[in-house]
Amino acid sequence: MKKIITRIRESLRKGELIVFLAECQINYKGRAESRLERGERLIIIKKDGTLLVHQQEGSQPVNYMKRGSVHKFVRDECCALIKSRNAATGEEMKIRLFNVLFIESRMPVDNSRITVMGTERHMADMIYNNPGLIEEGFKPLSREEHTKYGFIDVFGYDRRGRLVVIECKRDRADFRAVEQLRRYVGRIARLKGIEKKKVRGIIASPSISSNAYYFLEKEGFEYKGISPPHKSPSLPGQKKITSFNNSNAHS
Amino acid sequence: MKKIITRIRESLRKGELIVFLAECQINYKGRAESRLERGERLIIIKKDGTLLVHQQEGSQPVNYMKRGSVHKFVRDECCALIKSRNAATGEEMKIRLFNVLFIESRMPVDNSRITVMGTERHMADMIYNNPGLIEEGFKPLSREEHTKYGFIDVFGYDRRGRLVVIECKRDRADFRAVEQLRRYVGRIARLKGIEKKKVRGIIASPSISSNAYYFLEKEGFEYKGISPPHKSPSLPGQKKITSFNNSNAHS
DNA sequence: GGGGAGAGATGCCGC
DNA sequence: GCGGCATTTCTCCCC
Repeated sequence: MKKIITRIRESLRKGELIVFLAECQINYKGRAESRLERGERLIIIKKDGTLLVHQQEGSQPVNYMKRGSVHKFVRDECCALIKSRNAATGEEMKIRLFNVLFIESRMPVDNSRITVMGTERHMADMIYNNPGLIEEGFKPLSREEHTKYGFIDVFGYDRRGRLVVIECKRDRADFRAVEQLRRYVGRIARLKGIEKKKVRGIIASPSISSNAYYFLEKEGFEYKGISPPHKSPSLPGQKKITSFNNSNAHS
Repeated sequence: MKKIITRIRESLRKGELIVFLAECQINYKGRAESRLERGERLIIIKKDGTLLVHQQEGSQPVNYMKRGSVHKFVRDECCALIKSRNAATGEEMKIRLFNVLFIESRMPVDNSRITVMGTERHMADMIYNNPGLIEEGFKPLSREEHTKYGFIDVFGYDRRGRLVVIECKRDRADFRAVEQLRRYVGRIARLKGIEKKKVRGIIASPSISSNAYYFLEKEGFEYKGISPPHKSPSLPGQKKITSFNNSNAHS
């Protein structure tokens, strides 16, 4: 165990990626409080101070400390202790180590950053570049003007000169998307000094929940079935937007 | 490399936890699409089919496949390939392996589940058990009746017999919390056949954003500063609820 | 499977 | 730091 502590200390100093499987017991205190009894888990410490504890199942770590945390190794009467602290958030974690089943530490060489396609931003860009996707004669305003009004995805004028606010969702739109759209339409109407009713609101997404569609119609908004680029428009689980099988959920 | 593939296949068959550091190139296609160029990353495969790819920084995996995914090893002309598929979601991932720097596989023994204290649910329980935290004479309805009305955190009558709907937030409440409360109050008023104005709405949280407080007052709701159990009420970053330094954000 | 909502959500950007 | 918002959010629960 003493050898392992020395190794971890050395690796931390060098800023290496540390991975080990350990029988441990974990206490956390910060935004909430948690306790995890004795068991074997995978622990990862990254050079930026991130610490992750993974159990045998699930994509989420059971415990973690965010980037910027500092980890110290202390010797206890019974076992080794990892004390982690994040000064910025005031969070603390204590890992009591009973046994280490394996440990590896390395300095990975990796200069690449991931490229993701098909985000909501790409969808908005796509509509700006192909306004006809919304309807004939739709004229989006430039991005610069757009930013002035805040977080609105797409913003422009229709063929009859009416203001159009579009909220994009890369996935099935729910009622919160409609609420978001309602806020934006209200804000724009107020800024421009025109009636809310005269501003068109459009949800653009590959699909929409029945409840969201109910709200949308009630608000006088419109729906346009559009998928983000690089994503096929019809997905498993897509439902006809007009099927109301859960009318209880309304409002 | 052949030895490593054999080992991984064997470990997968046994349902072990597999951890390896590999120089790899990753493509993902599913809910979105992504590409990650060559570099060394930590890869974790769990017995439930979860696959995580971690770079040197950050708490989030750069790529991942959710539980229920199936992983197959194929030999390519240039290198080994991990093909992962999730039938339920239609997602696919391809990891091209150029080099494996280390690999470990084990079957961890772990029968413990984490206990978290200080959640929103605990906060609601605390209020049910100590109604005086809200105000003198507040009488919460029993949990059984509560569930009947849906997702409302706490629900009851005040000393004057008026209906009270309480939305708890374990953290600083934002304007969405107020919108949530507004929906609940509306639903309850409709179900009970009384005016919305006659139902009291209360946000209970350790703090509230200025914008949320603005909405709250506009709706005629109330705010009660309450922290979840096991969490100190005054946190770093707490702001006076009445400081409006960002009036632009309103609506 | 859809819908609603919490999470120790994280992460990004803007003010 | 606060605020707003997307995320391949994940996770849980209920219908």
